[in-house]
This record gives sequence, C-alpha cells and structure tokens, in this order.
Amino acid sequence: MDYLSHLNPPQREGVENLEGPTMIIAGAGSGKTRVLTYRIAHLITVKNVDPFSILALTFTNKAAKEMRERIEKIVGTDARNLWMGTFHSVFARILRAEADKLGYPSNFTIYDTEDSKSLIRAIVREMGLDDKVYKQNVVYSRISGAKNNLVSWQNYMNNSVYVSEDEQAQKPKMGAIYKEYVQRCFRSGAMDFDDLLFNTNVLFRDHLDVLNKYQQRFKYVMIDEFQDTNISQYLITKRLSAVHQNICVVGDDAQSIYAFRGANIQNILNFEKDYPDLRVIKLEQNYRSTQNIVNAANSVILKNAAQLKKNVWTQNDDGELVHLIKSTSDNEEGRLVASSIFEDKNNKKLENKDFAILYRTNSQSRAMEEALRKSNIPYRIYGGLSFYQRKEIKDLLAYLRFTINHNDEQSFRRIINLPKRGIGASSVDKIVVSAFENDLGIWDVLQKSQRILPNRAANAVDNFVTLIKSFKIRIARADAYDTAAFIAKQSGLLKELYDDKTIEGLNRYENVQELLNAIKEFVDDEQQEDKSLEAFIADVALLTDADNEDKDSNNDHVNLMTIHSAKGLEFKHVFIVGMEEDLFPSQMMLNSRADLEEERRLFYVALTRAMEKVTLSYALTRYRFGRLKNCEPSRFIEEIDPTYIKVDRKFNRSEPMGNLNNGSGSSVYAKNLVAQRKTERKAVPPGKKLHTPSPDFAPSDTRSLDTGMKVEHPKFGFGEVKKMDVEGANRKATIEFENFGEKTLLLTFAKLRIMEN
DNA sequence: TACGCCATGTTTTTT
DNA sequence: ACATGGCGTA
Repeated sequence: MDYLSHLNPPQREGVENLEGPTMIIAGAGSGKTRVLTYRIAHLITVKNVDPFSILALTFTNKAAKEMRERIEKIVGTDARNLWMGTFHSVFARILRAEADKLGYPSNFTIYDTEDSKSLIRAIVREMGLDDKVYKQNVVYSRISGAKNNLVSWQNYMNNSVYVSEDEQAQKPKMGAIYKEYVQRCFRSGAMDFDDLLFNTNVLFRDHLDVLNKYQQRFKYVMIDEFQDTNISQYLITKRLSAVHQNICVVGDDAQSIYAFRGANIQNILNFEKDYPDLRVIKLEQNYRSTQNIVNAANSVILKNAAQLKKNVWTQNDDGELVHLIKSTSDNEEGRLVASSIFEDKNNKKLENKDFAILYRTNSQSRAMEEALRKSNIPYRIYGGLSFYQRKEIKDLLAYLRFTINHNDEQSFRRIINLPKRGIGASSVDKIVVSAFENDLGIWDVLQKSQRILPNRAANAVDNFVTLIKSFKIRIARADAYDTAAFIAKQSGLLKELYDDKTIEGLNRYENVQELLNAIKEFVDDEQQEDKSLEAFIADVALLTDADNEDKDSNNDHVNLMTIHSAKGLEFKHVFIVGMEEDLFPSQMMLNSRADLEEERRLFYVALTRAMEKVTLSYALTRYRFGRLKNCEPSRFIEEIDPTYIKVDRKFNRSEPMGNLNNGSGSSVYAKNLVAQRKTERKAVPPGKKLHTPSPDFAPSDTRSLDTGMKVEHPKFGFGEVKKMDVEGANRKATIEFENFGEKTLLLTFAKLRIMEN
C-alpha cells in the first residue's frame, strides 16, 4: 500500500497492527487523524474487513464526515457503509432500532439542553420548590453528572454520598427531582443527551441478546479523542468489544478539555488495567508546528502534575517567536488583531482562511467581529448560538416533533399556544398535571380536555388536536419536505412571521425558509434512502451548525471560535485573545488544582493549533455585562518559557491601569459607531450571507451613547442626550425630545437611532 | 388571557 | 447586553 510510505515507524505501527487492544497516545499535530484514516482503510483493503463491521466513534459529526471522506478517497464508496459518527448519533441509531426493549417508542424525541432545563424548571415549580435554590443549571449538571457516571435515580437516592452532599448544599430534594425528571422524559417518549449513552448501557446490560448481536457485528471498534470520553461512553465500547477485543483508542491526555462534561482522564489509565495485553503506541513527532510553538506549548503543559510521560518534538524550522500584544481595551484588541491580519496577508501572501482567532468564551467574539467588519475582512464564526437553537427554528421543529411523537411534553409546551389560541398557562398546567396524576401521555389528556378545562379552552384544544391529526395524515403520504412545508403553513407559524415586518421578523422568516430548504436538500439527497419527516427529525437535535458549513462558494474567511471548538483543527496563524486573569483561566476554574490544570490543557490546545505563528493578546479593560472592567494579564503568559516569546513592550504583570471610563461609555469610540446594529452572534445559516444588514432601530449600543449626541426614538422622535446616569446595573439617558420634552430612558429598553453629528 | 413595562440574573467551555 | 419572567393593566 503506497500510503504506508508516508508514515513514520510508530504511525505505521498504528496502521498495521489491527488485532487486539491498542492505545495510541498521539501528541498534538502528530498525524493522529492520518493514522486513524489509514488504519481503517487498511482494514478494508488489506484485511478485507466488511465496512459494516467497523465502528469508529468521533467527537463531532464534522470529524466523522471528514474522516469518512478521506477514507472514501482510498477505498471508494465502500466507506459509506462504515459505522462512523459521534457516540450520540451512533447510539441514538441503535437505540431507535431497539427502543421497544426499553419501553421507548422508536421515534423517541431527543431533548437538547434547553429542553431538559426547561423541563427541570417546570418540575421544580410543580414540586413547590424555590427555583433560586434549585437553579436549573445546577440541577441539570447534577443529574447529567449522575447519568454520566451511570448512577440511576434509584441509585442516587440510595447513595449516601450524593444524598449527604445534597443535604450539605441545602438541596435535599435533588434526588426527587432527578426521579421526576427521568419519569417525565420517559412518559414524553424523550431522551436527553446523557440518556442516549445511559440507556445504551442499560440496553446492553439487561438484554444480552442485543449486546451479543452488536458484539458480533462490530469486529473492530475505534475511538477518537479518547481523552474526552466519560465513563458511560467507555463502558459501552468496552462491552461492545468484549468478544473480539479489537478496540483501538486514540487520544492525548494533554488535550483533555471536557472534564466539566464528565470526561475522565482516568479512562486512559483504566484502559491499561482493563486490557493487560494492551499495545501502546506513542506518536510524538509533531508535523504541524514550528519549533518555537512546540517548545512554548511544551513549557506550558509541563506545569501540570497530572500527565502521561510524553516527549513531543518536531523537525520543523524554528519559525517565529510567540508574539504578545497588549491593548487598552477589548475594542482596541480587535483593531490590533484585524490590522495584524491585514499586514500578514499582504506580507506573507496568506489567505483569510489561514487565520484563526480563538477565545475562551463566545461573548468575546463581538469586539473581534466589529473590528473585522470595519477592516472589510471576511470572517466566519463557528459555534455560538446554533441555527437549530434559534427560537423560530425550535418552534417549527417542535411542531414537527410533536406531530411525530404526540407525547413530547416540551414540544407540546412550545406550540400549544403558538400562535395564540387562547390556551394560557393555567390550562397547560392542568393538562400536564392531569397527565401526571393519571399516568397518561399528553396526547391522551388532550383528547379528553373537556373534562378538565373550561369550554373555551377545551374547544381551542380540540381544534389543536384536529390540526395535529391532519399533520399526521400528511406524514404518511408525503415526504419530509412536503409535510414540513404543510405544517409550517397550516400551523400559522409562517404567517405570523411573515406578518412581522421588523428586521428581526424578516430574519426569522428567512431562517424558517432556510430550515425548509435544508429539509428539501435532505429529501433531494440521493444517498438518503428514508425521506420521511421522521428520518429527518431523528438526528436534528444532534446537529450543530458546524455540520452545515462548506456549502458556501465563498470559503475564504478568517475563523472565529472558542478554543473548545478548535479542537482537532489547525491554522497557519492563531490569535489567542483575551489572555486575562479570570477570563482565561476562567474565574470559575480557579477552585481546584484539577480545574486549573484543565484550563492549562485548554491553553495547550490553543497553542498547538498553530502551524507557523501564535499571537497572544490581552486587554487592560474589557466590557463585561455591559460594564467596563479592569483586567490583569493571564498567569498563563508567564508560564511560557521566555525563550520562546517576544513581548511587544516590557511586560509587567502589575502595571497600573489607564483611566477607566466607567459605565457611560467612551466617547472616543462613540464617533465611529453610528446606528450600528448590535452584534448578533448568530450562526450563519447554511449557504447564507456573512454579514447582517443594519436595522433602522435596534436597542442602542449604549457604549456609543454620550451627552450631546442627537438621537431618534421611534415614538418620541428626535432629541438630544442631556445626561447619562448609572443606577445599579442599569444605565439611563436623559434626553430632551423636540416634541415631548425631557424623558429619562432606561438604555436596556430604549430603541434609539444615533444620528450622525 | 394578552401585553407592556421593568427587575433580575447571567457568561465557561458542548455532544 | 441580553433574555427571561413577574406583575399590573386592559
């Protein structure tokens, strides 16, 4: 096989040794994906293994898709038959096939995080508990943590550790909420993300015939990004590969960055115990980055106590030193990065897509976007609010979901009064409570709504039921696109959005059309055999918009994303912005040594994305919650061996800060920001424009507002800003309007257009 | 029941 | 800065 000649000895060992348990410890940039790709190709072409019996689990859908394409280039269309995908998507597929064994319908709904949290919130209220004590985020992560450790609600309530922890935290009802949540999901015919893994474990534990079937089927099991798997995931694969023992995991403990989600480095250590005859292969030569970048990254990760022994090295040139730039504000940081990109593009003949701007939190994208837009540099934001998480999209999806699964409580709550049908919160509560008390599904209760609801509401519910039934009939006869378009129209959703002529409304309408287009595409896809709505809906909850890219003709843009979503990617130049204490490392990760080490690994991941150049950047002031805050440079900057870093100016950690302009915004920048739309951190819908137009009136960018400025208000007309005030967390502007006199407006709500002066 | 006004909390990361 | 939900009014 000619591809073998491109490999170094350990890489080759990883490709050629196909039998028995194998662990490949792959340092950053060591050609891990290449090894995995060739390994699978080798199985098919040399060992004549049927692709149907190969299971390859990846971290993202995108990674799976890319790998499949690369394999297809070597082995041809056979690659389509591989079982390849994320844990969640592969096991959702298996769970649908075996759902009856668990008492679930095969068309069960998948709840995303938002669905789960809102269900938790509803439960907490119904139980008469304080939702300030039982915060949905806290309860959710507690339940999620338990599920990922395979602790059922029964085990949870009997476990003295959990129970006493909850009592200590003054949250004794946690177990009861967990129980109710699980039962409600079950009755709704719904699984959340963690259930997909938890229930797969239950399936394989309690139905040995099923387990045996899949054990026989999957002769070879491979796991990418093994360092980011949790116990639940690990046990699934351990069970699956128990017969053939052909399990190969690939990972790098230094890049484990998902412990917060239950990922467990311990898995790597346990692996050696579980498979005594394990073959361990280390890929240590880095092909991606320059000498300086590799050395800088190594010097950082060295500060972590918990790690496997590994020596990442490279033969590449020294390259440039890591640059460090300092700005006075987040906006200036954006401008410096933008102009640096502009220069490098000219000087080094680079394209936009060679650059990535990485940050710790999604909210940091705003300043970068503004600066890039002003410099006319095309950019693309990855992650952030997904297309599929937008309200209007979720609304239509809820209709589709409910039509397929009539018991889905969360979808029901979304659509029962959308558009308004006169069914208010009290009616909804009655329906849900009645379902709960009689141990019925939502749909059963809806059929008999006149027993529990007053006439008017009951009639409205009857109409709703008839509507859904008409959708159901359509599903049986038409493909996904026809049905979805029919539902969008008949439900009244499209009309409601169409009638909304505001800019936001137009956008929403377009987004819904975009979803319909996506469904059309799905139907037209020749590789797609099942064109039913059910087939389309099945995996929608597992999609992120990272899966939707690449369709644009214009692919040359600067990449903006969080460090987490940069995992597995590489770029020539990488900017790591917001290198400030409390931001990176995050304030919330300073509580334990383990947390801080995870942040350090995150920094390591960021550094090692770069092929040629890394620029670190920090700002002395930054907006947070709309207020200007002082910042200190991150401790991580000092952790880089100074040999490999070039500081713009003398770097001084406790340098005194400049003048703070607190609250009312800075007039320096004000002049530049004229009636500019607040940055909407929205995902670019598939195949859509990169920039959004400016509306006439949008909630004002309050940072740009200052005394003396002329503004226009949709109701009060023209006026001049007289005074800016801060009261608590709110900022107010006193404005003298030409026709209405002086008004004091809360800037949070004021819709102002700032006139050029 | 629907709607408008405003108080409050949130931002750590994602399948 | 923004979303969310509570509360009062129509």
